[in-house]
Amino acid sequence: MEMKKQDKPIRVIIADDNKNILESVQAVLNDSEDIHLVATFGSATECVANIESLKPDVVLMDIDMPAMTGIEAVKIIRKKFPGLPILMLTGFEDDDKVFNSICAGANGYLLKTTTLESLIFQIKEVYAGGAPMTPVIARKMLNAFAKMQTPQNTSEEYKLSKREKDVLELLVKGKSYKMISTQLNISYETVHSHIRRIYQKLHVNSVSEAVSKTIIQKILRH
Amino acid sequence: MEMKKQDKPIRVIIADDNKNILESVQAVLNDSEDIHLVATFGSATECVANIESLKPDVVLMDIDMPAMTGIEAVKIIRKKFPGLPILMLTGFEDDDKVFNSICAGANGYLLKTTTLESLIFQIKEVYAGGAPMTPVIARKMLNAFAKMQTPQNTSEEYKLSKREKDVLELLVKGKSYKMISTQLNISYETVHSHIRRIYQKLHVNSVSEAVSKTIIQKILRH
DNA sequence: TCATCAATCACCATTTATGGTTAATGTTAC
DNA sequence: GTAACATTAACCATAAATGGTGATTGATGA
Repeated sequence: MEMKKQDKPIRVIIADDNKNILESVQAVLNDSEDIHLVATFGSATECVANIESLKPDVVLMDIDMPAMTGIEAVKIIRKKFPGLPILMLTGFEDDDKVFNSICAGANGYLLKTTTLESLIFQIKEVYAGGAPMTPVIARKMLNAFAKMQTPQNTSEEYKLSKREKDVLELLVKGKSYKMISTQLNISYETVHSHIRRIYQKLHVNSVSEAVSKTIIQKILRH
Repeated sequence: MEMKKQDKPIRVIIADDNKNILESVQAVLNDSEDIHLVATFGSATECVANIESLKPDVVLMDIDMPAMTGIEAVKIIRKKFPGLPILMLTGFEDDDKVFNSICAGANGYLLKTTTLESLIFQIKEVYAGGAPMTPVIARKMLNAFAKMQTPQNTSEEYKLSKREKDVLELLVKGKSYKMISTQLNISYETVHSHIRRIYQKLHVNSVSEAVSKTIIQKILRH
């Protein structure tokens, strides 16, 4: 792929609580003609506070920071500047944080183990409207994406019996074993048995898992 | 990134109704030591019919083919071989087809304008568990993903503290007290304390009630 | 008719959750 | 600087849930 030279350097800011990271990034970006590191911040709070006056073209944001996390910062920035590209940085691949970042409005996701040379490339990529991410993270996203798009596993698909559906419905309403047994006029142990089988069929092992799985399925089915 | 040499060549098959594509890919892959092009097919039907006996490591699948489309083929292959990496190929970036491929279970998505040299790299990437895709396609996925998920913001009206929201979020995911304490790096008793206050604020007295109340709220305000 | 499954119930041991109380620390707001 | 609150943590007792095993009854279907 060819990368055309920038007319004006891309204005970049970075927030990271690790001083070493800030320094290395600074060193690398200073060598680049196309990219200008406008400012570095040791916290998300400072970064958010100064972003308006700095008017950067791209934001690099560490995902894990004390006080305000990078994810919260992204939410705030995204609200004020809907089009501003934000690249998340992290030291490891945490599924939840990746997804939360994405949902907060991040535009790309890089591991800190990424070579600093390729960082320049990635910044240009996200500035040009792309979404750079490591293939491993991309794969995780694909899986999650495919899972949520295909509402294959509704409570119908789990082949719960009628009685099991009755019990599950009451569980979702927050009832306890005892309340369910009273309401359905069966013994506590029968409720226990039903729930055991429900757990097997849903591949869960607690009420809360069963409840959230069930409700989420209903939502996804629309 | 370093790419270690394969012990045995990666067995690849390709389905594309364009003879020129087949020939160019064949030419390129024949030069590679690490990759062995086991077979080429002019239609998805043929490909699907022969996949079982060929036992490929990676499948390259054109997205647009007469009779059976690549997307349908992916669905069939994915059902039989859940772990088999499939790379989609197309001449243009069609949003719908990208998403449909992903939902069908494709593991990556490449434009045919991609240089043939990088194709080798991408095949190795998808074989290694990655999900190669162009940044532009990745961005489209991110946007769609963010739009449909949008978690968080569950409990504004109940005025939960930040930490309480953290705990509640994990409860909703079906985590136990113990798992939450591990994940948040706080003691079991602290989790206990947080949950006590959450219950007070939500006017509930069990995980399942809290979970369903939380999820229902999320649905209603959106 | 035999096998399968839904629905019912029971006993056991162990883990987990709930509710009450107390308290130290640190931050924020007035 | 004091009041209010967030966050952390502990102790205790009880209630509830979980997992394993086993068993009876009735319906359904190959």
